[in-house]
Amino acid sequence: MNHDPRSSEGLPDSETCLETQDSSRATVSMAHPGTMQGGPIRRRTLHEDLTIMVREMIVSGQLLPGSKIPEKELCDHFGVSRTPLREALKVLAIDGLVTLEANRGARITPITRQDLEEVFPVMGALEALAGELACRNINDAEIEALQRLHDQMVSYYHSGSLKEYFAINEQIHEAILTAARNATLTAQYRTLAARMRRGRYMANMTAARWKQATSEHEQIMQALSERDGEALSSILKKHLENKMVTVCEWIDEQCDDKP
Amino acid sequence: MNHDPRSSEGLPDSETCLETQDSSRATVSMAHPGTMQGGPIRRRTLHEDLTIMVREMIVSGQLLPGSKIPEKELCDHFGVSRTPLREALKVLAIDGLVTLEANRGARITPITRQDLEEVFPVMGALEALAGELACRNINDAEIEALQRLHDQMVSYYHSGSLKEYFAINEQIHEAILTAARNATLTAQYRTLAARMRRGRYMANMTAARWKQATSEHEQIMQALSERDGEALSSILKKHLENKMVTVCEWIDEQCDDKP
DNA sequence: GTCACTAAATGTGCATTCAAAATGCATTTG
DNA sequence: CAAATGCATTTTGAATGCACATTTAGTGAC
Repeated sequence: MNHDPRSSEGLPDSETCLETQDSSRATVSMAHPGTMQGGPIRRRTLHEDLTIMVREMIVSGQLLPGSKIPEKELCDHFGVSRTPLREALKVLAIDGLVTLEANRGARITPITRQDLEEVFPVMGALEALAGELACRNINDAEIEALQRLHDQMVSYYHSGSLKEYFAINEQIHEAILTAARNATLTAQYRTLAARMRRGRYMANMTAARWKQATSEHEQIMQALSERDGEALSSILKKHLENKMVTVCEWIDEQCDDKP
Repeated sequence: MNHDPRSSEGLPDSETCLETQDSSRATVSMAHPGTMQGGPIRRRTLHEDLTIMVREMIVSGQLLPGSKIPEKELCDHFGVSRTPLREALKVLAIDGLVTLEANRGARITPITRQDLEEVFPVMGALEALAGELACRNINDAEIEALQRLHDQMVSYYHSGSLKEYFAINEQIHEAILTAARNATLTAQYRTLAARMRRGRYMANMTAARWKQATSEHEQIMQALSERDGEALSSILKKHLENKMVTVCEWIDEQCDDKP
């Protein structure tokens, strides 16, 4: 047993219930046969749910990078057997969120400086492409919605609401991806973004950097409304590069904290 | 049961052996303690082997796009139980090579035109980045090796050896990725490349297109040796765009064949 | 002959069980 | 007393078994 107080051995014992699956399994009784919406019902399997929940636990920081994940503990926590959990861990391993070692179990993939320096350029390339495609495909309604999000984000900036700012920030980048109309691109970007989101680097953003980021977002909106793909590409890329600096400083602090 | 003769029901019964894992499990008896090579033994698990083998079966075309994969059949073929196979299928589903439907099993993801139009831009962005990074990080020895590969490829072009040409072609693109020194980028690119490699579009390449591709490769080598990242980026991107045209024509033919 | 409905057969999802490897601990030995 | 060895416990990898969902075959009514 690991006695390091930093380790996350001993899971948060919130009874994160899986009961939700039952509702999604409910049979649909249709009011108006022939007029139904949404196509075939998407049934969820246990390992899919588990993948989502464990991913959320990792991304939200409930499971700390570097900590071991004993299968039994997670199984008890969720009240499921090992089979679906193991399937979920395989999936998360592909996403790069957990690392599997044969016969030695799984651990949450630690975030290293090298990781950041590898992932950010790739995200930059993907987001640049997203910007280019978005300019080609976005419609006026979407731009309006985006503008509203942007305005709200700016107001959060002025009121100093960091957390809310970040929430909207993510929505904006998601909306740009949606406008790019490329599911493959979206999936790839999301995977990498999840790996990075685990860093709780928000607190690390200086006032100057925050101001700069907000200004960059102003330019992003400008380029979008003008449908200037090239401009948007380069702004997004630069925006991400600046973000990387913040995250790198954060990770360096983390390393200093535990010598 | 599917009676379509195109479907791959009934697997190729080559006893694709799994025995290889045994050799890697061998204990090391060292002749000179302290001078031993190779570090810790990398043990492989069954589901890892299965992932690799099934992926190869899909990419190589032994399992046709769109065909169903009954778990039992594959289990019998490999002589394993369902558990590790199912884990492997989950992994391949993330890679986009198979599609899983709850309670309905797995099928090989079909390649659609929309797929191509989605994936190629993403690959283009990734390869452009790879080119940029490669120019920054490649060393002289690697350039030399690459030049040798290139020369051999050109000779295959002149002798009309299409298959050999393509083999070297892949090696060249792999070498560029290696020179980029970015494992994340390499992994992402490989995943998408595997999805596309399933198309047996080689035969579809016209003489004109082949000539053009070879000329593009000439420019690639030029840009690399001059370490001109920007130039290499744009050539690689264009190279891939041209390739996409060939593949699109191939896929359209495929669609015409089965009305 | 077609459609609706039911029952059997097939195939999948998950829990359980068995086997093998790794970890921790006590004992032994130099 | 320290290091190494052997044993017991824990944990993981893979196989088996069972329940349920889906598909298919079959029956009968219109």
